[in-house]
Amino acid sequence: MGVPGGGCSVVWFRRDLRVEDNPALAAGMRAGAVVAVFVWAPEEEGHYFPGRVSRWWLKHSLSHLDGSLRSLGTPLLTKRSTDSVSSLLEVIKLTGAAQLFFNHLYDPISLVRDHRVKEVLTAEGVSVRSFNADLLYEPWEMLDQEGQPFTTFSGFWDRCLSMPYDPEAPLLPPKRIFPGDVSRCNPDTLVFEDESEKGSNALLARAWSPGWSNADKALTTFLNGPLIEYSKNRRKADSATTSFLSPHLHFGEVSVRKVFHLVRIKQVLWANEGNKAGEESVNLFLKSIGLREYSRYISFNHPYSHERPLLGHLKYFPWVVDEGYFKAWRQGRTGYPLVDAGMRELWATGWLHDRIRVVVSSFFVKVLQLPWRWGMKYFWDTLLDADLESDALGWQYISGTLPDGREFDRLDNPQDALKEKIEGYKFDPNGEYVRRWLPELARLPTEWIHHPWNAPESVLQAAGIELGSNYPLPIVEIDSAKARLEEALTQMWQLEGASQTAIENGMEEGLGDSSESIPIAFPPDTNMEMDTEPIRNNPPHATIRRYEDQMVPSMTSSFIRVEDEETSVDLRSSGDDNRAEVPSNVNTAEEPRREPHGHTIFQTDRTNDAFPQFNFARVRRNSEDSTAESSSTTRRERDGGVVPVWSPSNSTYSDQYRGEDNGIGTSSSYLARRPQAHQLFN
DNA sequence: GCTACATTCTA
DNA sequence: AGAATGTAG
Repeated sequence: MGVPGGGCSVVWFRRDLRVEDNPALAAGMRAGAVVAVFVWAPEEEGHYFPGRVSRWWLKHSLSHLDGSLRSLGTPLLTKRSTDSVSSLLEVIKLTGAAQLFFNHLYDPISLVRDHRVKEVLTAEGVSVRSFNADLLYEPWEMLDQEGQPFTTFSGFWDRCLSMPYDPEAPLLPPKRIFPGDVSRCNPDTLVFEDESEKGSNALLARAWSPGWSNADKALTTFLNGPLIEYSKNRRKADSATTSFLSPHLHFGEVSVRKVFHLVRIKQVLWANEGNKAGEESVNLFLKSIGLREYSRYISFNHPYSHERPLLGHLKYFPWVVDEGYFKAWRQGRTGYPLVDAGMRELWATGWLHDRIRVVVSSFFVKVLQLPWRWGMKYFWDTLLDADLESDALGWQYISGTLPDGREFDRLDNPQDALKEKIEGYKFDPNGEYVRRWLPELARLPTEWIHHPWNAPESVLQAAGIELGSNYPLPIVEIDSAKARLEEALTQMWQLEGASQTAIENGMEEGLGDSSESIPIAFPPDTNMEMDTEPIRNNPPHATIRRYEDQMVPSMTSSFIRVEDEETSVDLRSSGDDNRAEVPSNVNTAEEPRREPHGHTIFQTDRTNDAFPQFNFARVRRNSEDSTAESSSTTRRERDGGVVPVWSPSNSTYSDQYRGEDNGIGTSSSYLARRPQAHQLFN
């Protein structure tokens, strides 16, 4: 029902690269002619410039979208920019548009940027409206009985599933779009990969097909196939039984509401058939969708959750700042087969099964005790479905820095693999996964495949393995990791207590936000250097620790900064910036397997410092400040354009950091056991 | 049917 | 670690 000649509006595409169930696009069409725009301004992301594979995906997704839009009547106008706001303004001026529509994003940078978009454009007389296209429910709709945000996933998710109103039903794709006049706009050609990356990226197309209609196909395939056995198969590290939707979801190629809706239909169907396993599968799958929702929720309520633990005491954990460990982990040379296989797969394919993500990340945090943000950043750089909010949630969960995450002092990883029943044998009982990604261990019998260090010399010899040269000995022994972890925890509590005391004694700023502790730098460049010398076992050097508070760059309210303000540990081995070579010693040739993907927990994020403070109380509905149609809104005002209000004056990053650490209150038994450790903030 | 022990899962 | 669920006897 678009009216040519009516107003022209700009629809700003971001991570909502689809034409179906796209509220901003639908609103633009309702308003008349549409100018569809995508602005590529990666500098605004600061540290989180998208990684190679992620950019590869984006490139294809955009061209797919452009094709769809063209066939509907209008092209996708692309702009290269370092400042989204001014680019939008320019497009609006050149097209004579009177309105701007876009869909919400919830990462910290977008929250600030989008708020500014509204401010600036509204001041210019442009009517701006934004919509929910990414979530079942907006974060500000989800509050507990007391009207407070939830602090645990289960509380949150239970509520999502029992809301008095359903998530909006998906919108149908448009039949035709009336094009706005873009003749005065100069589209920019966007460059997403450099020459050196093309080769590595070529492999990706074999396994993945970006683009909204492909996302839709993936969804259908999953619904009609693997979903029903999702529960049963979820442990298998190697099988293609996940939905493979995560990258599609990250870029908004498919609407979660549609996913939710269709999955529920299946659920009802199976419930009627009494298919218990099917129902269970649906619940599990939905839960993973819920985690994604929750990651946005957390990000919205705690915009610094990608860089600071939600549980404040972790600030005092003495992380091991060891480049050697970090590198060994990246290269898949830790000496723990399952971990190494995972890291090789990640590098080679940009994807990992969720279970393996858990294995490699908890190894990273608990055994290596490296700062979790480093791991998160590496995931950001290498994962096809890298997603700031999800990855932050995943790493915080693993790190034990969430009220309902795994407890920090629990070390439950590969070692147990030793005692059978361990991760290794649990996720990869026959060692197939390890053999695929660690060809050097391929000939080792299953009995030893997950713990070659225990294998008799004769067996190793027969398998052609020489530990320490062929394949590394464990970089850290589990036992020493355990001891080290305990020591570190003791230290952490001591420091915590000391700072607590300092505060009580009036030394307000007793804690060392930036004072006494040296912030841990952002991870050094994380390039794969497969050809370097074999990792030595048990590095001789003493362990260096730094107290957390991995401060990262800051984003001023005005925007993105790009410089680092963290003291860099400076260990770079910069010259070798060979981002992505697929490790040559990996069995990539294998069967044309599909790389999986799943919903995962993980993803990454960025940093900032002057942190925006979102004030729930101030949230208001857009209907008040913008266009018509507010009145026509139905009950939940679907597109209601509710927008978070950011009030810079409210508080600054450091204020809140000091004051209350922002985190989520502590409530876990973990903390209960350490009474001296804080009480909730709030 | 019930207790005692074992296994599984936890966002 | 602790809850929950499952199994053997």
